[in-house]
Amino acid sequence: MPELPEVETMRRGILAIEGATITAIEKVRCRRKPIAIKPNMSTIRRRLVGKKVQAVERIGKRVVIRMANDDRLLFEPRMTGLVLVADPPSSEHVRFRMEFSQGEQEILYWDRRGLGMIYLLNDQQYQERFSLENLGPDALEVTGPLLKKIFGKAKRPIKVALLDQKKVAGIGNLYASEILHVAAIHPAKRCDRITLKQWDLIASTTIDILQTAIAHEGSTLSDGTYRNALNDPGGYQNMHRVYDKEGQFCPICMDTTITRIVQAQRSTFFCKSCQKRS
DNA sequence: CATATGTCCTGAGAGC
DNA sequence: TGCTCTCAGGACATAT
Repeated sequence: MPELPEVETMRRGILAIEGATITAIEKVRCRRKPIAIKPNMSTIRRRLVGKKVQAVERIGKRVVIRMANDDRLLFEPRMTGLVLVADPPSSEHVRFRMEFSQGEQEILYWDRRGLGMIYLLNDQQYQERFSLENLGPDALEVTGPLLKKIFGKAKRPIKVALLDQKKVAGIGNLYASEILHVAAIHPAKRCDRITLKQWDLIASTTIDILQTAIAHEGSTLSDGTYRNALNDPGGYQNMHRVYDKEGQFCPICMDTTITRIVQAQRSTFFCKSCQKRS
């Protein structure tokens, strides 16, 4: 579930490693099927151990540790991955560890379901993999005209389109529903029937919701999986308006209950009164 | 090119 | 109580 706000929170939680030198890297053996780590560990160690961390960045839903030579180590949490500075939710699912020179620091990668990935790319591989044709502009940078240019001719429903990382990077299933509810757009509305004025509203709502969610350190759902780098839960789940709230009254109109539909095999939540099809 | 669908994986919760 | 089954949705490969 980690989307842009959760991954950004992970990034901010490990900023202290900027400037630190990597002293050890370890793939942690656990009973589960091992997660994908590429290339092999000896290559990763050879290229990273003894080197200094230039910056900790984010690209879409990935945490990026960038070195001085622009080698980048990426953490891709997918469903249940966490980047932690200490205290994992359980020792059982720790998959990867890194140690640093500054003040005995350590980073853990924890992943209950193990769908996440860790990989090292050189600058050329990184630029190619995340070129604009492979990953859209960051969701915090969108504008109405930009969204209209990206999606304006698509026949797909807006909710499904917003999840396409090639178009816009960072929005996932939870925030897509939240954004469209605040923007008062029906999730099944075709992109090519959305006006520029509505694209403006979707853009400003996207930025507002994602920034607020970051300020609250993301959303920890009822399964409790997502945590910040200190293993503390986020707070934005308390501000959700529609996600996972089927049957509860809409907080805007206070009159209609939230409806759940399935689009592209994913749940969508919305209010039939506040989000008209027209 | 755009869009749709199946796959990976674990554990919580439903239903019997 | 304990078993089996379904479902959650990240990214991507493959199909249409």
